[in-house]
Amino acid sequence: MISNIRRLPDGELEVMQALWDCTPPVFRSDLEEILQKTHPMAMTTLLTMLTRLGEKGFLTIEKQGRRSVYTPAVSREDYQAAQSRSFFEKVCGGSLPAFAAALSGGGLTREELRQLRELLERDEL
Amino acid sequence: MISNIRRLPDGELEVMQALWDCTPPVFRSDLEEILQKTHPMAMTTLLTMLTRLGEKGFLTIEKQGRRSVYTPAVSREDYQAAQSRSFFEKVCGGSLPAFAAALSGGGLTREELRQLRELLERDEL
DNA sequence: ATCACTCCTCTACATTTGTAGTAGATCTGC
DNA sequence: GCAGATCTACTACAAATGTAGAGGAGTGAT
Repeated sequence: MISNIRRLPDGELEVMQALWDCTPPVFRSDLEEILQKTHPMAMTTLLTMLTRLGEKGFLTIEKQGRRSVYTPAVSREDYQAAQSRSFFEKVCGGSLPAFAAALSGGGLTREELRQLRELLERDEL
Repeated sequence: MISNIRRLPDGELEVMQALWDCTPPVFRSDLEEILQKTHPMAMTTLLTMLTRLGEKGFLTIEKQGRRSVYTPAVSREDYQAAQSRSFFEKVCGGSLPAFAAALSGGGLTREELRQLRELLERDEL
């Protein structure tokens, strides 16, 4: 059930994004490299976040020798779907007109809107 | 600039939603009544949130006699637009295909998707 | 065996958030 | 003008979050 996926705080989400971007098996160093560009942090900070993500069930941690291998336990697609639902409900109050207005009224550019419409047509046919 | 609007924690957002739902002038009792249904909390909890929202610039507090009048300083529309942008960027990594997939892949129901497409067509013509 | 290096676990601490009690100020009915 | 009701400001505290240091344990070179 995607509805059971809780919202991650910003920092942890960035770590998950990095994890989702990697090809398994993923080691700490892989994540560190990706995060260097988007959100630099001390190595121990990264490790703290990984531990917390493990406790929350977003990833699994397995030892391979002295190193740990981090594997997503929630897919990026499921997370995005769950969070878009929750955004729709909590921020837009479950109102589609409000959601549409948020997107066309500043959330997306004119060009992005055009592309979104196109993508939605395609997906839904 | 809608881009400068920071994300509110869930509790404070619920209070703002109640505030946006009211017709001015809005007193604490008006908010209390609305929140009773969605998110009951002690009166002092509500006051704490209102104070914090004031500090964050989301509303203004004026004394009218011994009572306070609360007025939104950020419109619901601006907040929704800003947060939808930020959702698009932080959760979907700025990828429209990802965003569209999140919506069609579980974020919205089939029927909601149909309506959203319709609304977007209309808005954008 | 030992030194240097690497990797992770534990601990720590400030800030933010959710929640609410206490107390002081102000009406209001009598 | 006093008692009770009402309203807000101040204070408090636990949990979550962002950030990172200290230290122990494994590994490789000498």
